[in-house]
Amino acid sequence: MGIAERRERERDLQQKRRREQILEAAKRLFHTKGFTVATVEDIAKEAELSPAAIYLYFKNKDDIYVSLNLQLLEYLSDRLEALYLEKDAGPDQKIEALKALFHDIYNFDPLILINLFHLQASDGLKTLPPERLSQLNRLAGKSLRSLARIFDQGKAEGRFAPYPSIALADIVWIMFTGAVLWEESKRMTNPDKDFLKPTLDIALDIFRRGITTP
Amino acid sequence: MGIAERRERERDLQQKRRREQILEAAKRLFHTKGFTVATVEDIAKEAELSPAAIYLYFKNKDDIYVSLNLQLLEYLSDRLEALYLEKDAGPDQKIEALKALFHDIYNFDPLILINLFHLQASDGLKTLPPERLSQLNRLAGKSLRSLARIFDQGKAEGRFAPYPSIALADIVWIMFTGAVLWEESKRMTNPDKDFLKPTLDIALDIFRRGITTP
Amino acid sequence: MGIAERRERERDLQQKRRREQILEAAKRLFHTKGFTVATVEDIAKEAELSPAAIYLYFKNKDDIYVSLNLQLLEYLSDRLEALYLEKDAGPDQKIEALKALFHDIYNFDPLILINLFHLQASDGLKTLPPERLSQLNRLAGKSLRSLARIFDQGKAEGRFAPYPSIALADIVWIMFTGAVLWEESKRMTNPDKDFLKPTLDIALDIFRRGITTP
Amino acid sequence: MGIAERRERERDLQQKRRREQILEAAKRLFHTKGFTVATVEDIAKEAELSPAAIYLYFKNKDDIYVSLNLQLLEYLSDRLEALYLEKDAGPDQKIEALKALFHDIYNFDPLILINLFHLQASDGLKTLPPERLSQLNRLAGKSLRSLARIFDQGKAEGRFAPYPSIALADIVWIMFTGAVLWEESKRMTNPDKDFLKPTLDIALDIFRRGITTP
DNA sequence: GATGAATGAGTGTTCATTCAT
DNA sequence: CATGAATGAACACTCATTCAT
Repeated sequence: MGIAERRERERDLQQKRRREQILEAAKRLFHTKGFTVATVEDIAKEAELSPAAIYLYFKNKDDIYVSLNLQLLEYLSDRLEALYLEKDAGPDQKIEALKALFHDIYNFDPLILINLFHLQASDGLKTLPPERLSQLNRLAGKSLRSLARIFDQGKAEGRFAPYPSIALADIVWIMFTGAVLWEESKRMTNPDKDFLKPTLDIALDIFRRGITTP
Repeated sequence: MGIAERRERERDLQQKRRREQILEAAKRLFHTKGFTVATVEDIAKEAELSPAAIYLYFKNKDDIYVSLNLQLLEYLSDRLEALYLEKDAGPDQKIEALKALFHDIYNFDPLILINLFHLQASDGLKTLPPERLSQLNRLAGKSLRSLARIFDQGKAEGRFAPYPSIALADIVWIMFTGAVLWEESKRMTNPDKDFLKPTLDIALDIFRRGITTP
Repeated sequence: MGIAERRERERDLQQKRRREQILEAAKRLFHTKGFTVATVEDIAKEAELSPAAIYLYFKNKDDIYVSLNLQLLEYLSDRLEALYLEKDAGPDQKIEALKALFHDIYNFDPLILINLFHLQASDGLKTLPPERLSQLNRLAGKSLRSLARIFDQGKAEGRFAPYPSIALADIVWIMFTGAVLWEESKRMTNPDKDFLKPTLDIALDIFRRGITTP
Repeated sequence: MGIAERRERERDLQQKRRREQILEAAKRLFHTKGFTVATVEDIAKEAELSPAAIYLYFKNKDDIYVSLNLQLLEYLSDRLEALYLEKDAGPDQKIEALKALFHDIYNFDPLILINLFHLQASDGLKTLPPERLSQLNRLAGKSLRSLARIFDQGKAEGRFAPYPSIALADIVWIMFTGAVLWEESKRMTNPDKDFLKPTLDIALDIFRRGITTP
């Protein structure tokens, strides 16, 4: 059994590695070509596998896609929750910390946020197991909630003006995704420069000033 | 002669109407399905024409797409320029006016901004007459410049903090496109409500407060 | 009536001119692009008419095609018959005369011979009025017969070896069409030179020597 | 390893078989319908495959076409070179041998020679890898050169009149392609008979007599 | 577990042809 | 008589997906 067990574990590990490998390849391709244009064969080639093998690890092309998004959202909601729970920082500092956090997320997967939108717009979701959809919503909700609670903290301390916290969370989210969109379109012509960070930093500064009570 | 002329004019009008008709149909479909998923046949059906007829008015599927974008950008850049040139309003009031302006633009064509991005990412542009591309860039540039000048006015009057005007224009743009993105994804589940206006209004308020000198 | 009659005549003339105009345009286009690639719209544009107008003068795209071929064949068979009936020339001289004749035909319409073949190979003929088909065959037959009779003359005078005249006529025809084919393919790379005449002249010389009795 | 190797070899063989299968089907269809009229679906059906499968073995419809032509030209140029190098036959006998050779070629692929012309005329070549084009020209040139050398031999031995060898080679080529053209058009009405051989035999006889010195 | 081979269901686009005016 | 507008029917080609091995 020891042997069987170890083998099983190895197999599991191998499987996970393969999945990761495919996701990584898909991420790159969805990034450069977009979801519809990138073909399964492209992904397979990039992952050094046969197209058929992809279907051993994912039900669908859409499935790959959603898995990718879930990955990111998981990372994002974890980071935001941790930020919210952070004891040693005040609300202002936490907003300051968002700069770094968003930059990390962007580096983790630059285009996925935009893709995320696209997924919802397409009918791709209709062919997906419903559990994935709810998982998607759950994580997105969790992220926004963590964000909102940071504002609650600020308002409780009298540091922030009494805007609805949910709205503030939405706006932060909006600025982030908007900036990514904008960054990507700029990159078309200037592929080397990093426009995102300075711009987003300013935006968050202004935002902080804008919600801070005098 | 009068007759011939009138006929010619009528024909021109009819042609314009058809073009408009097709663009309208395409707008709806690109909106609901996205560019790649919406087929030319879909558009034709929506416009109550045969697929072949589409090609009497547009060279390409891409051509429809770009025409749609140019339409919007033209409208947008005109409105922004007018706002900048407006004599009877101070910079703060102009920023206030952006609320209504953006809402108008959104109603004019809700999803086109996102599509715009996608267009640049695809290789659709490679098959297009290069003049269209430059037209695209020209209009986008003009819009941002008008915006930036409003901030210049504000800074000249000592009302706005000395952030670089270009950066401010970018941030406004970012907030707007981000908000559209976010609105659209919300509409998936709540198709009736208008989330955009209140949220964008708050965002612009905060933004104005954030850049205003004490 | 005199007036009515004159008008009718004028109309007839006008019609013929239009037909000719269209045929001329079609000839040029079938020549440069080939039958399948040249579109009816191309022909219409070249003839300075609307596509629909073409159908007032011809039943079909195929109909244009066949009319073109009939034109040539008529010319060809007339010339060959005249040559056969020519009193003042001996058989050798008549074969010599073929050089000039073929060159004329080629100038009249360089590619039509090849097109002719293609027509037969396609199923274009099936949609045609059967009278045209028989007309086609009749003219082709007449041409070959005139040719054969020239050889009969030569054999009767003891100048030509006793090859079957029909076979000889076929061979002359073969050399001619083959040479046109070959010429055309050469023209692809050397569009200016006239390869046909010298080569066909040599071929006919050799042919004459080959069939002449010692 | 032996196993892997054998499998690889089998797979290669299978692939070659499929290619051959498709080429065979295409040959038949281009023959009966012509290149433009024969559809890829036709070819697929004839080859008992799906249209999509065709594209696993050929890049293009044009690619099929050119492959077919190259096949023939290769065969032809090899045979002609062998004939030229043949030690045990004099020039007259070699020309005699052309009869059989041409008949073989015709049986190998009756219509391809005509198609070859068409290929050059179309713009199909523009989408092809340029190496194929040069391969095409190389083989055609090689064939004609072998032919010309046979005449050089004959002239060196004083058996042939001093016509330019290149011209003679051209004429032989012309007679052959012309005869194929002619044969095909005859076959339309008499599909069973073989007109080509007797006529081409006579033509070559006359040709040989025509170039032989007295 | 992995893959090479195969395909069904589209997709954008073209074009000969028709018809109301 | 002439035409602008429209379309039905194809066609070459693609791609996500399956399955025997």
